[in-house]
Amino acid sequence: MWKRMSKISVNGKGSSKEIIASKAAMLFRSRGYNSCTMRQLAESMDIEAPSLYNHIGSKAELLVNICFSVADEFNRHIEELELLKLPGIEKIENLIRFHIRIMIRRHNEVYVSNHEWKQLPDPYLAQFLQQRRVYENKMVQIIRTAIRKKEIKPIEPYIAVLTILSAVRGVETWQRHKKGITPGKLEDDMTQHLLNGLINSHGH
Amino acid sequence: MWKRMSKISVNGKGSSKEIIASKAAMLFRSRGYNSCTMRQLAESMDIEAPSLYNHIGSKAELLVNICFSVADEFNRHIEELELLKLPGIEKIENLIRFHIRIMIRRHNEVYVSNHEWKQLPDPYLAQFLQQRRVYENKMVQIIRTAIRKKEIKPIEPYIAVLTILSAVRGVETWQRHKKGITPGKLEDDMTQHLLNGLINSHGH
DNA sequence: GCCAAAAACTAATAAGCGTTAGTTTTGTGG
DNA sequence: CCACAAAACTAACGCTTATTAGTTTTTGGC
Repeated sequence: MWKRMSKISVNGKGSSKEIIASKAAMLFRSRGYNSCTMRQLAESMDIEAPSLYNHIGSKAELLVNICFSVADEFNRHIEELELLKLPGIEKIENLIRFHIRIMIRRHNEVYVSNHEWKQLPDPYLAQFLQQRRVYENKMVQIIRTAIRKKEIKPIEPYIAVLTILSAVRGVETWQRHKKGITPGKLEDDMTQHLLNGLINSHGH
Repeated sequence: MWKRMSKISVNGKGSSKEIIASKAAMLFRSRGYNSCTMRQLAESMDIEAPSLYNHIGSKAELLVNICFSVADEFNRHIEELELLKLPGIEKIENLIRFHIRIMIRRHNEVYVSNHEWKQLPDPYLAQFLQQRRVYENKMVQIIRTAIRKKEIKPIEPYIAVLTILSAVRGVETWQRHKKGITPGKLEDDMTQHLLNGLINSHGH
């Protein structure tokens, strides 16, 4: 009969802070940020709630870290992509596949970032929305250029961006049901669907 | 200086219950179900929180009504559509346009239904998910039939359904930004994007 | 094996939540 | 104009929440 728990960092891999962040992402995703309590989070790693505060500053800080960690990876990727000399269509395909892959690779964090950003505390919410707007504008520019070069059909670029960014969130639903569909098949079919909808099949 | 508020139903249109339901949908959408308190909901119609309980049973009941009201309209529509003798492509286009239109017409309720269904109380959550599964299966059947008749490209039908159902939720973002894009333009461009991605352009 | 530091614990607090009880005011039909 | 139902009010309850304070245990380097 133990009366006291041993340190959490010796169990799993990574620092205590990383373990807590990872568990938090999982719980925030499955129950929602507001419905998940610090007691539940603590229980998931077999400690008491106040012990969490030896490692983290607050519950809100966990959400901030998740949202901006995801946003940073998105920004880093599109900034690298902008520098490449690639046909517009390939840039768009690259973006679609990147979004699908990151939704699989960082399932919990991307889900939380997509669903719980409204709960970000005060200065962070505005900053998050600002970053989002910048990202969308970069995508709009890529689409606009591809239209000018007649690589894809004329379409309102912002609508194409909305459609793509929303569509890839279908991966969230796939994560829960799968139905025998592999990640590769999902990525290929969804990419084809979204890309073919843009391509100018009548030639130049 | 008034000490007592007059009845709410004499101000706006509709019964008190309808006014509360409408305000609740708006608040649940903009702040999230859990972050919106009964005191805020009451304040939005200039009464005190306990007065709400003369008209409604509970906060959860408001959410249940919103979610199932939306789900019912979806089910009614697809059941009518199934009875029609139409080419598969036209059924799919009908579905896409219906989804976009209802997201505009019943903005708050559809948003809440999409984002807050996890907060449904116990027997309703399972029922909601069950209805969702049935609806998705009906869409899968429509896509599958269209593939068999070579109206659209061979694609994993479930992935096409995921892509479409997620993509139309981009309308949520459009609601917040618009950027000078009319509802009609939004509907047409998004529908074309999603439909062209499926169409078998090489003929039968 | 000791000793600081890290990290667990227990106890408690203040705030906020949905909701109930009991009372008073308001509005309406006879 | 009065009585009765509808609907507002005030007060409060019981519960949960994130977080703090203070204490004890564990751990790792010497």
